[in-house]
Amino acid sequence: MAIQNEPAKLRWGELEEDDGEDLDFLLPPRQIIGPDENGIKKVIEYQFDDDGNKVKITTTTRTRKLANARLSKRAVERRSWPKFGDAVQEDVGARLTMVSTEEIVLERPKPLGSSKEDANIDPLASFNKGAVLMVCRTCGKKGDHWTSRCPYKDLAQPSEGFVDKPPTADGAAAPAGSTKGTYVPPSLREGASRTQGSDMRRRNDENSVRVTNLSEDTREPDLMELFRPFGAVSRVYVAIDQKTGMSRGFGFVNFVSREDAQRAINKLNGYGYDNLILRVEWATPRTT
DNA sequence: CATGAGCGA
Repeated sequence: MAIQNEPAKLRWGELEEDDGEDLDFLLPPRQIIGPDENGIKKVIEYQFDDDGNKVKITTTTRTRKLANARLSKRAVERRSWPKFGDAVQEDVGARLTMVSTEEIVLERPKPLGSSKEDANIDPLASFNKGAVLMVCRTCGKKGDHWTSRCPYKDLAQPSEGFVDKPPTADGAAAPAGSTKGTYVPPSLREGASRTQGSDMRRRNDENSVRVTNLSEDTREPDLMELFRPFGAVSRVYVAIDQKTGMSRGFGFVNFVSREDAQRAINKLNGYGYDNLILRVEWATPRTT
């Protein structure tokens, strides 16, 4: 075929140079100077412009090395670290930062739709005490306690049972006398005997298990993993030395059910964990 | 060996 016999030296893009020959060979060769000690690199090349005049083009660039020199040594070092997480998929150097796509599930202190509790609270009760704004973050109750004093804070999940009497009664009772504006603990309120005892739940410190002889790198998630199979765990805690930030080698695990705690003690006391023999026993209640 | 942080109107 005729096409095949044609010299392949011309590509279609070059055909538009209708003024004839490619004269580039008349130009001086391209020169590359540097990069010098400052990282400056110069490229000098020559071209013909539209009018056929010879033009010198100088391109000056600063290399990556110099850009890095303006960063700290540590930052430069980090660039050579292997990528991890989402960045593994990325081209090296394509981005400096990644936005994590990890999903974080937030727990609700109480289930959706249980807002009738709030409806039970008499707004006047807090008003009479002088615009009380206490809202417990654990159980969501207003006016009784702060989160840190919540009687339910060690419970795995808030149950329907913890709705005690609406505070309307004490709201009305408190102002009768000089106690106006003072806090009345639930146990001393009118009609409190009704909710004392079986109905009233206190913090579950009786189900608190002390774990000693933990290795230094045992953390709370490890304890959770270890104890969770025995039943619902309401809290894990590993004592941390405030000065060194290191584990003090003991911790606590609170179970919702005492039976589960007892089974965990039976099984895990003397259990080899991380090259150490765990000691697991009932914790004596914390001194306040 | 050994018994927990935090705490505000």
